Amino acid sequence: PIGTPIVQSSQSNASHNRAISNHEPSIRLHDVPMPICPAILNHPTVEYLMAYDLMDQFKVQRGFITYDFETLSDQVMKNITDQTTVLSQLHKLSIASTEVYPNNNKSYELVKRCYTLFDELSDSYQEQLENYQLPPNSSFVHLWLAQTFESAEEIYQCMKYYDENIPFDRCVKVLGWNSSRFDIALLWDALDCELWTMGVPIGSLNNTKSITVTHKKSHMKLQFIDAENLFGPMTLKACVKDYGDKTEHKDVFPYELINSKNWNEVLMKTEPFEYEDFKSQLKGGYSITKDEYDQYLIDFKRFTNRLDYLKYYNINDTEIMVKPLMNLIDTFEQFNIDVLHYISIASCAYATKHYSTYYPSKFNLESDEQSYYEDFDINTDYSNPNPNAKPFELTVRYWKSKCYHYKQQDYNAGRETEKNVTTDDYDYYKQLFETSFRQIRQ
DNA sequence: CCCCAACGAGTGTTATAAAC
DNA sequence: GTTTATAACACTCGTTGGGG
Repeated sequence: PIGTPIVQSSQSNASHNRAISNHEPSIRLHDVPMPICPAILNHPTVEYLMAYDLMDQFKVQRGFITYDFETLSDQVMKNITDQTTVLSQLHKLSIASTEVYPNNNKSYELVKRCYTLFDELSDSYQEQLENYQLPPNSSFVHLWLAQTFESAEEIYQCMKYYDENIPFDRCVKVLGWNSSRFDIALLWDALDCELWTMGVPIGSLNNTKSITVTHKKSHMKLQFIDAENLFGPMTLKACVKDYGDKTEHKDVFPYELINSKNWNEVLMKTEPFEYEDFKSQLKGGYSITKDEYDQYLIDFKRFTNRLDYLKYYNINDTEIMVKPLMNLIDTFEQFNIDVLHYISIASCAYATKHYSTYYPSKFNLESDEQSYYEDFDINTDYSNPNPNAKPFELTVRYWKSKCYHYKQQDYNAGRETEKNVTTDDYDYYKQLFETSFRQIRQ
């Protein structure tokens, strides 16, 4: 068929529209199937480069920021009976990030930062806030965000194209591990303030994977996404082991020892944590292994106190994410897939599927290329109209049946049917189809 | 331990063809 | 004119697993 008309709602306001709207309604029918190419049309840079036949200039995003929170937990309620559960309340203790600045070759430079509750106690704290033009009651998370916006600007400058005409979004990705579940909640209250504003979370309610924060002055955007969605469900430890460098490892930290009463005292101590401190109720009351503790004692010798170790631990958690992400970006780059443009490995796979039809030769590296379809050529005419296609005709029978069913559906759903289209509207719709046809055929 | 998003089985809705 | 069958989704809700 030439095209199938779709009347989305049975509560059509056809007669209503005719009376007051200046807009002339029409039905659009296509006699050539519309191509589906989301991998191109959803990526402005790729769309531009492809339209001008410049795909050889394409480069994927290699600059990004990783971040992580550490918290202190207050036990609000203890185990009183076997029916009563322990509830703990988590507060922000520190936030760390690793900024990745890409070079023109495949190398990159890292800048690591860590802000903690201790910063808010320091004498120069108000001065620091003023440097970023933050209001006096801002938290250390605001301070981190302000600095991150400045860093993002530099990362953007490292990544954008030399040719200013090539569109490139002023947006830098900020990745956390399983952040869509937990870290975002801690970040939430800092995402909207005088200096920047939070956008609507992307997707529907059961698909909130990304939040964009825009700086009001510089219009720089930070897009917070969850790195776990790019690797599939696994622990950070497993991800680093499978995708990263063998030499990197996740360290240990006694979360449950620190609470809002004792943090200042406990973290200022200069001796290492005791073995018993690592016992965790969450992990079934078990502590870390003896080997892990020995490794911790060796690591600790490099630090003057426990706070310094906390900063190191927090930063390390973000730094170990960089290598796996780089490896993933490299893997997809050979197929022209820009991993950081997407928010999940599923959407990368979807884009890969479409690219494999545009550029089959890229996906059959080891095979005899001649036996495959040719790559997409922007100058070729791919339209393929079918002269034998049967045109759609709006018959009285078809229209009657449709009206009847709309009524049935509304009745079953307990809806009002007064404004529904009726059999009497046949002539109007018949006319609408005729005029629409003429427009298309010219 | 609790929280929350993803997942997946089950169920509901809509459009249409064809039989009655 | 009415009923039945079917495909393609959309929605619901309990389970699962990682976060601290």
